[in-house]
Order: sequence, then C-alpha cells, then structure tokens
Amino acid sequence: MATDAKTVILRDVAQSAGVSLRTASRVLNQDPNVAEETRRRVLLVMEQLSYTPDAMARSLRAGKDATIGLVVESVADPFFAELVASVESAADRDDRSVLIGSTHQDPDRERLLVEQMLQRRVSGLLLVPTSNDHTWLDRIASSTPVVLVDRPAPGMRADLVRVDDKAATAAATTHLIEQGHRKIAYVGDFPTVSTSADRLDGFHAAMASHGLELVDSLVRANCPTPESAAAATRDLVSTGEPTAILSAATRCSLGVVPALHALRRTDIALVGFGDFAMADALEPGVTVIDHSAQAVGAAAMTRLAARFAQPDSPPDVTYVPVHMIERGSGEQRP
Amino acid sequence: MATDAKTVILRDVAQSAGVSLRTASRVLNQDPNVAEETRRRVLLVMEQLSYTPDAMARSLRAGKDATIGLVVESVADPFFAELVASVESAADRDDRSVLIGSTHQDPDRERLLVEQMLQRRVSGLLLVPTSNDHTWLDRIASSTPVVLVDRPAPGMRADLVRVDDKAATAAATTHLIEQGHRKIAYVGDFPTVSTSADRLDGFHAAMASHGLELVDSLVRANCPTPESAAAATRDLVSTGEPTAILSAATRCSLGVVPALHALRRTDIALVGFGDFAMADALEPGVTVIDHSAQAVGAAAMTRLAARFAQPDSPPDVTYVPVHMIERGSGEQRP
DNA sequence: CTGAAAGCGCTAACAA
DNA sequence: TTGTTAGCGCTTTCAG
Repeated sequence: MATDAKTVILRDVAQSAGVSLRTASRVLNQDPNVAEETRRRVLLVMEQLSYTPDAMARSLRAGKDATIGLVVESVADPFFAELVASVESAADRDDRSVLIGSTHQDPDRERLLVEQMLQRRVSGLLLVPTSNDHTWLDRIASSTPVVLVDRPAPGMRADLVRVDDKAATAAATTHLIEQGHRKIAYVGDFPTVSTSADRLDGFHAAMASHGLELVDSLVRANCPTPESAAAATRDLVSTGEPTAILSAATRCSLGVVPALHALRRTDIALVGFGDFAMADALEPGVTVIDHSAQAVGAAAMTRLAARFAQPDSPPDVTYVPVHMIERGSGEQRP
Repeated sequence: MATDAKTVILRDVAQSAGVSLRTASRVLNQDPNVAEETRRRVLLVMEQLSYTPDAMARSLRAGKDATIGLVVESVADPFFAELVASVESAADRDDRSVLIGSTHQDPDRERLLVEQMLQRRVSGLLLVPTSNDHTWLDRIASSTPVVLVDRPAPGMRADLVRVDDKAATAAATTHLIEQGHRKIAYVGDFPTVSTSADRLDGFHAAMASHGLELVDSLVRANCPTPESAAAATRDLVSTGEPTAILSAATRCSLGVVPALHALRRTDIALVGFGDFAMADALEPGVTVIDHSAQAVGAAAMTRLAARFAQPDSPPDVTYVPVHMIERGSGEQRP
C-alpha cells in the first residue's frame, strides 16, 4: 500500500522507457511519427506504472479546457434534468466533460457560476439566463462562446436556442377554442420572465384572433409555484367558472392537475405547456405542448459547435419545434 | 471590438500596476502582507483590464482541482437529478464546481467517465457504481477520495452512502401484511443489481417472518423498465389475483400505476419504493417509501468532507434513513 | 524518427 | 512589504 507515494508523471514514463520526454508525449498523443517498437515499449511502461495523464496540465498548455459549462435554473427540475442529460450525451460524443450549475433564479448566483466557469476556461458555455441585465456577461465573455438557452438575455449579444413560446401557447389556446371553449382561464408564472410574457402574449393573441373577449378574472399570471397554481385553480373554479384552463408551465400543471382532481372537476378541459411524468396515467390523460428538453439541449450543442467553427459569424437564433400531445384532457368539449 | 485580441494575464496586471508578479499574485490571493495602497492600485488595474484568473493554472500548481466529480446512472432520472442538485448545493458551499457524467448502466462508459475525472484531478469523486468488478478503480483511485453512492462496488474498498434497501423493503411489505394482505405480488428489477437483490431479500424476509408462503408466480423480479412493469402488472392481475403489489423501484411504479389505472383495479393495494411526481395527485394517492435523494447527496458530500479531513481512516458505511409516505394506496385492505 | 529546451499562467521558496 | 526565481506536467518549436 505504501508503494506509490508519488504520482507518476510523463517524465517518469520516459525515463523508465529510456526515451525522451518528447517521445513519450508523442506516444501519448498518438503521433504517427514514432517507431512501432518504441511506441510499444512506452505504452507498456505506462501500463506498468499505471500512468495517468494530467488533464489540467494539458489544457493549460492548450489554453482551453475540453469542458462545457452548463448553467440552468435548477438541475432538479425535470425539464432541466433532461436538458443536462441531452447536453451531456452530445458533449460526450465530442469527448468533453460537462460542468453544471444551478442559478435558482438568483442573478448573483448566476454571475458567480458563470465567472467560475469562464475562469476554468471552459471551451463553451450554455446558459439559461436569469437576471435581466446581462451587459456584464457581454463584456467578460469575449473569448468564450456562449449559447443562451430557453430565453434571451437582455444586454447580451449571443447565440440563442429557444422555443417559440408565443406561437406554441397560441396553438394550445386555439386547440381549446376549436373544441368549443369560450371561457378559457390562463394559469402561468409572472410575465416578468420573458418566456412567461411570451406565453401570455400568445394566449392573448389567440383569444383576440378568434374574437373572444379576455376576462381579466380568468387570467392568473401570478403562479410561480405548484401551490400558487393550485390555489389559483381552486379560486377559478369556484368563481369564474371556466370550461377550460391553459396551464402555461409544467410547474403550474403540477398544481393545477392535483387541484382539479381534488375538486373532482376533471371535466374542465386542460392543456399544459411542458410534459411531465404520469401525464398519461391520469384520468383523463393531460394534453400538453411538449417542450422537448432533449431537442433543446441537442440544438444548443449543435449551435455551440457551429460557433466553434465560425467564431465571427453574427449571433443566430434557433427555434426548436414543439408539438402537442393529445391525451384527452384538452379534447373535452364544454 | 477588435481591442482585446489577447487574454489579460497576471503579468499584464503587475506590469500595468508597476508591481512585481508576486505582489499581484498576493493581491489575488488576499494575502495580508500587502500595503493597503498597493493592493488598491492592483485591484483597480484588474478591474480596468477585466482580468480573469486562470483556474487551470492555479490548480495545476496546487495539484488538485476544486472540482467534485459525480457519476450517476442517468442525470435525467428524477432521483439522480435531485441527487445532482443536492451535491451541487453542498459543493457550492465549499466553493467547488461539479463535473457530471451518466453511465447509463454501461460499465465501459463508467470506467471512461471515472478515468476522465481522475485525470482532471478532481478533489473527490462520488460514484453510483454500475459494473460488478471494480478492482480497476481500487487500483487507480489511490490518491483521490471516492465515495460510493447508493450501492457498494464489488472489489472496491471505499466509503459508501446507501439506503438500507432490505430493511426498507421489508418494512413496506410488513405494512401491506398489517393491512391484512396475504397474496402480495412483487414487481422489481432483476436482482443482478445489488440494490434490487437487497429489496427482493427484504420482501422475502418480511413474508417469511410473518409465516406467509412465497408464491413464485407473484414475484416478478424481471422488470427493468416501466413497460415491462406494466406488462407484469397486467399479467399478475389476470392470473395471480394478488390483493396487493409491492413495486420495488420508481421505474417500476411508473409502469405499475398506469397499468392498474387502465385496468380499473386501483382497489389493489400498492406500495412503491421511491417517490415520484404526481404520486399524490392520483386517486388513490400512491403510498411510497421515500428514498430522499437530497439526503443521500448531502450525506455523500459530508462523507467526502470527512475523508478529506482523515484520508487514512477505514472505509465507512453511512445509512441514510427512509420513511414511508402513506397516501392511501398502501392502506387499502383486501 | 528522436531529443533538448522553452514556455502555458500561476504560486511558493527564498531573499532583499 | 516586496521582488527573484523556480517550477507544477505537459506540449511544442527547432534542431539533430
């Protein structure tokens, strides 16, 4: 056990194999210009000494680390968890590691995480922005490609991968209107977050384009949590008598659905923005607009790769398509 | 825009501030032995040049990187997602970053990821082991603390943070027996994974200690996916007529629950191992043994910290407590 | 095909 | 209080 007090470094390998450091390095990097016999010998010594290259030293020399930074709102959130997984598998294909961080919607934390990752010299940064003013990022990220995910960051010129929240929500609303609904309630997060604002816009637009009046009391754009969404639902059902509800976020659906079940009012039509586990096990199944985190993550990595290839091309916006999964709740008539 | 072609390094700062590199370094590291005026001047220059320290160069010098490696089965899985979040927030308190990786139960991938992280000289590694033989890890991880999470790794002597799967499953089974059930079915993953084997053991033990015979046809320890668990459920209901089911994994519950709902046989009692979203929105709510990923992650980081402090203490096993959440499905009588 | 030597950006002995 | 001088482990000109 007290054998290897010291770490084996490349010099040890070279010495032990009777070659120069340069040659050992060549073998390590699979440089073809090494005699087959030499290579074999060096490889053998590496094995015997159980040599492990130091990734840090390598990247220091290269100036860039083979790591992707990924900053989301919360890794625990199912949507972001899937996003992380998707990014990880894409990164993996490129032999890169993934460094993660959760902002928890705290701008200070966001900045801290981003700075930490830039200091690590990550080769690229994927960011779900939280704060409103991102001019600071625009200044410090000059040499590291940044791809914004899910929503734009005011003050930051960078690539963006997003969903067309407005169009998607409008489509969901139209779907309900087409079932014959007129009194449609909206449950969503505060419109201070741009995606929430876009969704609310989409709802408004769809209602307006079908000549339906907007009943203020049916619009609850103040539900950041499942609990508040559940409360809003109870309130809506007892007061406004909507025949359908549009839940504009998964977090909201997680409150709206249990509330409707508890009230035994699953006859009220429902379309949710964002899929969730068990959405098809309920009775009726919950119709949702799927927001495929997988697709978003893949698109973000694709965009990052494109940026690596063309560092000076103008910022680009990628729209990831969404699609509706009809499971019953959204197809109920008034 | 074409201003800062080159990265600003500490030497630039030193030069610009008219001090030596060492002094600039001192300021960066908050060394008290710097004249207040000098410090102020250096700090100002850093700000003006928007200097960013190179974390890589720092860690190269230190020999250790302030990063924790975390290798789980799949980041997308809700349980592991929560685990990642929990680890991240603990790491954050210690100013460390988290590097993640998913094995997808592939031993080769596991080894690759682990080697990658060790090469990065992570200061500690948290691993949910997948392969059976981990002697390779025992050899190469000599200088990096490893904490195994969720299950032991044969051939690897290391700290372990786990749940007492056997006792927890036995408790769940006993709970069903106490409701008066005799014909209890078991749906779980293959017992090749040690946790699955432990759970099956727990089921057996509880049944035996209550003098109940084990009906082989009611034991389905061959369900690695929700789909297979759903199929097993359909089969069990039509053939064996169990009055209760023990679902030994979240993945299984995600198949068992929808199947029971589809068959309109929610009268069959059910206890699941592992909580999941919507478990309380269903009718009846699903009684589960909660496997708190949060607690597991926190315990793992605590263990790692202890290991940092005492590198030579013998390997330790931490058992994270579980608790039952009674929601109705498990309290139904035959 | 192989080797000697110069750093990547930073920290830490050792002086001054 | 500050500066000089070596390296951390590796890659990479530039010669042999």
